[in-house]
Amino acid sequence: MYIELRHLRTIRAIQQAGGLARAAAMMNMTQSALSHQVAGLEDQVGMELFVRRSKPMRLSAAGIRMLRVAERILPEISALEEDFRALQSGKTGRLHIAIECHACFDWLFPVLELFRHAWPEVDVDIRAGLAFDALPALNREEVDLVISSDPVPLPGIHFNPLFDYHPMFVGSAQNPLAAKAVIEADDFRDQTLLTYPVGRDKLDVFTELLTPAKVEPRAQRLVELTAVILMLVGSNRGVAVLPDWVLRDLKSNDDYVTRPLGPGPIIKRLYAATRTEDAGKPFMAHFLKLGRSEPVKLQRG
Amino acid sequence: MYIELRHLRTIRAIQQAGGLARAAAMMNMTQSALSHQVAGLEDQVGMELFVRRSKPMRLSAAGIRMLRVAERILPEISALEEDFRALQSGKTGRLHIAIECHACFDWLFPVLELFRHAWPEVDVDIRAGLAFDALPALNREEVDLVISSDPVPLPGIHFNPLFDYHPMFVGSAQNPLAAKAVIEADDFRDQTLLTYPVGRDKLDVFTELLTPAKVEPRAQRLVELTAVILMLVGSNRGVAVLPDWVLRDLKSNDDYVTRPLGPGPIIKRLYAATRTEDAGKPFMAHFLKLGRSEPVKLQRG
DNA sequence: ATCCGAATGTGAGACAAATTCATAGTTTTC
DNA sequence: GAAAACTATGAATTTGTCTCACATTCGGAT
Repeated sequence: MYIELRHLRTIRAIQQAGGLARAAAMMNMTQSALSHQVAGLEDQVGMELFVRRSKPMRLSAAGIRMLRVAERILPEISALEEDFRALQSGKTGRLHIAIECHACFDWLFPVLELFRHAWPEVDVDIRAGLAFDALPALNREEVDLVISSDPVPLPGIHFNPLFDYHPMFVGSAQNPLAAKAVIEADDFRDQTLLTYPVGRDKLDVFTELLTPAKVEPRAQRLVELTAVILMLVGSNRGVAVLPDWVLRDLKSNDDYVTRPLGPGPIIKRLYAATRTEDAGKPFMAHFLKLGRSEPVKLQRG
Repeated sequence: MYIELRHLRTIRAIQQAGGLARAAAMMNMTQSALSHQVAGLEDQVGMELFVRRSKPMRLSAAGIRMLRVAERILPEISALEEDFRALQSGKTGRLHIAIECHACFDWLFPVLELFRHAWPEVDVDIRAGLAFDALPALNREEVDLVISSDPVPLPGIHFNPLFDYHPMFVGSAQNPLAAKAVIEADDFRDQTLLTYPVGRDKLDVFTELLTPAKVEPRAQRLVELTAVILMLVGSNRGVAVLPDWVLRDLKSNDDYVTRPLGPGPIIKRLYAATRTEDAGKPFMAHFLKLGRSEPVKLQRG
């Protein structure tokens, strides 16, 4: 037996209008159409939903049961339709972000705070993109934005530049390297290198410095959290290479030294990858604008 | 935009089956039909509900929202359909009872206790039929059974006899009438008569005794509750006429006297009025059987 | 009682919507 | 790279829903 929403709408209308003829007018149909529909429905469920003894047709006990369901369900459908209208007009949407760069939490959280305030209806979420390949997930619409520093040309994907940063060396003030003004690849040969637990192709220190120079550090230790990396560096258990915005607070801390990498200056650019179709959405444009301006303020302190 | 349950079922099936082709098989339709349906639905709501980039078609963000609604709503519809099936098979139903006779609570509650135990699925309710005309309400399906002692031939209504009872006089042992073996109409001339607050045509003492004899009591006082009537009788503030089953406990109480009415014995019969169509329902038949047998046990003590 | 009017029911045909069939165009997999 | 799996499309067909015109029923008034 196939109950449809049409039937629930009819039941409710007849109840509200207090009769079939009035309900028909309310629904922009002929009275006859409703009569047919009700007859069909009663045939389906196998019992009378209305009492016809008294003239303005009234709900029977079974009809009242169905009315209860209608009154619970129909508002949900209306809400859904309202959601769709809002989605169409671009007031709302989904912004699930995957980050390949772990240190990005530092600037991303302040940006998201601002964003959520401006677009309270948008469904925001973050997934640390360590365990999976983020860009295919973008295509599959599992996520809507990927923070990455490696733009690759892909159909349907657009890489929006956000801001430039410098990968910086950070070590303990006790470390012999503190004496050097610029840190080069060879300097890592007898150091323990602290990195996030991701592939070397996602780590600036390897892609920009060690891999081209074919240098291997004495040891590499994988650490999940930025705060833990800094703690270990502070107690001289290793050194690390982190984006400048993470290290801005350490400049005034005597326990740490931060140094540029060399020989030449290394500049990297961060991108927000989105589906091309999403680029026009107003909330997406706003997020990208925030992602360009806010982190720069952080870098300057 | 007209979302229908069919669409919700489709969304859920595609999600469960993990693809359009499998979902089509699950719903006993061709894959083509589902493809058309999804296309139509997406046209209606004005956006893509599925992502087709990767081959087994997956839900998009908007589609997931719709799926949530489907998962909340479809079980409700199933439950409703299940209800209807139960109603059809007669395992369940509604038994809303109107009582014109106020004292009937005394035997009705024990009967209902037994009934509810046997038919837990039936929706039982009682409405004291004081404020409204019960029999028309029966026709309008506002109630399903009326307890009455006045059968009137009505089309579509059947009066099922329950049991006989004697309206009995009850007074204080202090009352002069206690000396009489049988109480007659004239005896009420200098008594305060306690009755329920209903019309005289619904009160046995009037219909069977006082009205035919054209006797008016000294005073009539309206009291809602049987217990209060008995209390007032006990303190000799008035006398009353009540069905015998109410008075069974008082026979051994020295404060009260109960006497038959005269001159001849007065016997009344209680009926349960139902719609003719309902008479065949199994739970109704069972209730009537209980209504015939149980009160008799009470009358005998 | 009988008639009138409002409300609901009925049947045939018009129309719209959903489904199927046949086939083409994808992507994934081996 | 071919086969397999999956989805899309267009035309024909079936199914279902609506309208129109008219019959029927009920309740109240004369």
